[in-house]
Amino acid sequence: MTKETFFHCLELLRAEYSKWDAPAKRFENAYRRTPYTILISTLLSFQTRDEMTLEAGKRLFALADTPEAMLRLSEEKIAETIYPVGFWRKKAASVRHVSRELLERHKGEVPSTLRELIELKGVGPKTAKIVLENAFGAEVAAVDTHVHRLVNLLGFVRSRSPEETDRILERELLPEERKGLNRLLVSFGQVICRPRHPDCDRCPLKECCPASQSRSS
DNA sequence: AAAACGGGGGC
DNA sequence: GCCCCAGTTTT
Repeated sequence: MTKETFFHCLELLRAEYSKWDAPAKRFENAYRRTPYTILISTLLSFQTRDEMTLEAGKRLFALADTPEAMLRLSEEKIAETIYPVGFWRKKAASVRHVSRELLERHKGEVPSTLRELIELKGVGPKTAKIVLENAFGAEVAAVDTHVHRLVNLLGFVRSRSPEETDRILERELLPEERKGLNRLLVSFGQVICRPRHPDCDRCPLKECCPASQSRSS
């Protein structure tokens, strides 16, 4: 698929974007939508479904929505609050550790550069990019499994891993061309073009989807 | 029973 | 780059 065709598809998606803005939904209920709550929400979200993350975040941020307040909670308290997200034990420790690092090294503020974010223990490249994208509006290619799967499905790139896709997109697309691309594709992958049961009936890409022929529902 | 979920760290 | 880690919901 050529770049032009790819962008045409993105336009089709963008036209109905407001109907499936799942990432925005993930953070809008986060008690107060701040870089800190976004960072913590993202830490909680890995290997866990959105609904669980949302509920856990709501309960946790009702108790503490700043690093100072979070450190006043014991690790056990945090753990029992965020249950039943996956890996709750590890995540509770991570939430507390990151909060302490923010206070000690960043005056309690969430840093806004990739390098500083990754230096926080428990924050890797994926989490860091998601935070940059959602908390600071950075146009980064935060390629996750959805984005990786979709650009390969459409045939825009051919790669084996999300990391490789990430590098290709950063190389092939100018920053302004990446604008909004990630949130668009993640939402699309979560709501319409799901891995297992794609909702092809509601799909705005029916016409240009290479796989539409081999699918029934 | 198996898949699915926007990983990270240590080496 | 490779391997290990760890848990819950949904199907």
